[in-house]
Parts: sequence; C-alpha cells; structure tokens
Amino acid sequence: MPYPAGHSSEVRQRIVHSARRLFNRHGFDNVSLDRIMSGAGLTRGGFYSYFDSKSELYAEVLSCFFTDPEWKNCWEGVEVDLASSEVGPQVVRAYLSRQHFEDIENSCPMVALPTDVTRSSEGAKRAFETVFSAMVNVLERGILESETELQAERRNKAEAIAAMCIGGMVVARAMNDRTLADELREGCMAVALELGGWQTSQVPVAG
Amino acid sequence: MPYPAGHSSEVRQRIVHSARRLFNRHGFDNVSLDRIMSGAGLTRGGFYSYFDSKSELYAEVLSCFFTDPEWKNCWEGVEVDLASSEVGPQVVRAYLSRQHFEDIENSCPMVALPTDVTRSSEGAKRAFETVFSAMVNVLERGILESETELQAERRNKAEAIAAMCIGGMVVARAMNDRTLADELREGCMAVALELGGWQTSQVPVAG
DNA sequence: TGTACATCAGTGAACGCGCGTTCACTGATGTAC
DNA sequence: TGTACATCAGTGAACGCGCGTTCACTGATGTAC
Repeated sequence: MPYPAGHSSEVRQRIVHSARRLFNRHGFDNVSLDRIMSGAGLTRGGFYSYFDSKSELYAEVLSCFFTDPEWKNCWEGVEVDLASSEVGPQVVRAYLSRQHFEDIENSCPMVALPTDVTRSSEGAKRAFETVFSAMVNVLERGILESETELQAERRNKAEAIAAMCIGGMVVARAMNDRTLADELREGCMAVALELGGWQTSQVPVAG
Repeated sequence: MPYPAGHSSEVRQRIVHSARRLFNRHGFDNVSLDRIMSGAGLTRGGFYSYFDSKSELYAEVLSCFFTDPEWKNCWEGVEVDLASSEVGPQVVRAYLSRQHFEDIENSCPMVALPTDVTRSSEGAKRAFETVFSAMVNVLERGILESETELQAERRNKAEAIAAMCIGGMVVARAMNDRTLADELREGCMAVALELGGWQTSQVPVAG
C-alpha cells in the first residue's frame, strides 16, 4: 500500500469539486477532461483511475451537492438551519438570493444543469430526482400545519414552491437585462413566501 | 435573378425549423451543422450563405417561436385562443400538459434550452427575454381584475406563474420516474391555476 | 538508521473522430435575343 | 419556340482544432530487512 489510506477518496473528491465548478459554468459537454483534471491539480490521463467514463461524473456531481456539508455555505450571508422551524422561508430566501444568482460556480446544479440532465443518462436523472425530493422535503416540513390543509396539499404546495424557485432562477439567469432578472427573482420570492404561508402579500415598490 | 423571389427566405425558414427541432432535443452544442442542414434537405457548405456563424442561429430559433403562427398548434389537443378571456388558464393548461411534456422537438425553447441560453451570447439572451415577456403579458391579461389587486401585483403574479410553469416542466423532464414527473406537473398546474384565480383549491387524488 | 525494492498513482504522447469554417467548383435557373 | 448565357444557390473536399479514451512508462511512496 504505497499511498496512505484515504488518499484516493480525497483525490476523487477534488476531481468532483473541480467538475462541479466547471459543469455549473459551462455545462456537461463544454468541459474537457483536461480542464477538470487540471482544476484538480492533475493531468488528463489520471482520470480513468477514478472513473470509467466522463458521463459517470454527471450523477456524482449532482448527488454530492446536497450530501456535501459545503452546500449550506454556498450562498454566503443567508443562514439555513435545517433543524429550525423557520427552514421554509430560509430556504426560499437563500435559493432566490442575489448571491445564489451571481455565484454560478457554486450554484445548485438544479439551476445550472437541469437540461443537461434531461439529455443525459438514467443515473444522472435519478440523482437529480433525489436532490429535488430533498429540497421538497425540507420545504414541506417548513409549511405550517395550521389550517385544515391535508398532507397531500402541503406536499403539492412544497413541490410548486420548489419549481418556482428553480424556474425563477433558471429564467433570471437566461435574461440579458439585470433589472428584469432582479424583478423576477424578487417577485418569485414574494409569491413563494406567501404560498408557504410565511409572509402576507407585499407588493414590491415599483421603480 | 436566377432563383424566384422568396426562395431564399423559404430555405432560411427550413434551416431554422430544422435547427429548432434538433436544438430542443440535443442542446445548442450537441448539434452539428451537418445535421441541421441535412434536416433542411441541404448540405453543410450552404449554411454560410444564410448565416454568418452557428451561434447566430441561437437567437433566431428563440425569436421565431412566439412569432411563428405554428406555436399555437404545438401542443395538440389544447386550445389556446389569445383573444379569449380564458387565455390565462388555457396557457397554463397547455404549457403544463402531457403533450408539451412529451413533444420535446416542438417544445417551447424556454423549457428545452434555458441553460444553453444562459451560457450563450447577448443576442440569445435578449431573444429569450422577449419570449418570456410575451408569455407574462398573456398571463397578466388573463388574471381577472376583480378584487383590489394593484397592477404591480398582477404583473408579479403573472411572472411567478410563468416561472412555475417553466420550472415545473424543466424539472419534470430532468426526472427519471415518470410518475413523479406527472405528479409535479399536475401539482404545479393546480397551484398555478389557483394563483391566477382561475380555479379553487383542489387536492389531487392520492394514488 | 540505511538501503533495495515492489507498488501503483499519476504522466503525457498518441489514437481516431467529429466539429465549425472555408473555398474552388457545379449545375439548375430565369433571361436575352 | 429555341438556343446561348450570366447568375448564384448549393456542393463536398479540405483545413486546423480539440475532444474522449488508451497505454507504455515514470517516479514518489511505504515496506522489508
């Protein structure tokens, strides 16, 4: 055993992190193994000691996002405490924050890569599903059990809020006009918070 | 003038349509000019008589979607009448329909290509913005003026509904499990219709 | 402590391939007479 | 009506390039003695 135990898993993680940064910015297909490996401090050839093919990385990058303890620090300045009863509005505010909008490299891959996943393998889609379900679970827990809402209705709302968060960010990033993007992002935030019962209706001040 | 007038614009449209089908399915970067041109019944070399570069096509494909009279027939079986007072719920139902989910080639490019646009040129982003604004305008007009809602609030709601429609479809397509995708799509439809004031709360029957 | 060694993580040249783009050419077209 | 011609839409071979993947090799490592 010429190399210390844990060496290989540490290197593997470095490759995945490098890939996530590059994939988030350029998509699956516009990133070469050269760039991924040099981002991890290695050279091209070594890749195949860790993965069987490039596409095997896709699912790995997705799965690691929510399991990685790092993700909670991705959107600086926005606290997310999974145990808190305020977790619902916290997640919505963090997800639709200006920080998350701007920080593409550390972005949630559901915002940066959804259509890449659609065109990709079953494994990547399964990983996407898991990440999405995790997000919906967190939001569902955050919806107050007050009123006479049935559980199915709460689940339904949580899914819709998640879709609005992801959709709002995806569309905002595809726009050219920053003002329009901000308006959309903040509008989605207000409506999502109201939907979850976390804030009463509030009209954004017209510029 | 050895070729009839209108010949060149007819060919140009054939190229754009071929490109739209292929882009929608495979993304901007995974489609070669060879495939686009042969889809239009031509060969590679002719492309540069119509466009300066491949990326010039991106914006063109996006802009043509809403201006093209074809789009209203894209999602077979779902009537959309832009003049109708029922246009709001009609657009939501059509957009989140099973047909639109399945028909990727004729899909709205905002669902099939949003992250490709994010990584693309300013021109493509401007075109995306225009298509999105058109959708928001239609939804806004569909929101009843009843109640004391201010105009800014209606606009805000229309944007949020559009983001939910796009986000719901994007995420549903990235999933592996068809049942989960259907649940999400229908859940978003119910919540979007309620948000627009077009339907009272309705809990989907649990399987 | 010091030396020889087996291991294997990582290297980098090489492969076949498909891409976007260019360009000299072809041949179908409407026109002139 | 028929023939010669100028035009230019479309062709397809060629270019340079970067990619994913392979593989014979290197050299840093911990171990044996």
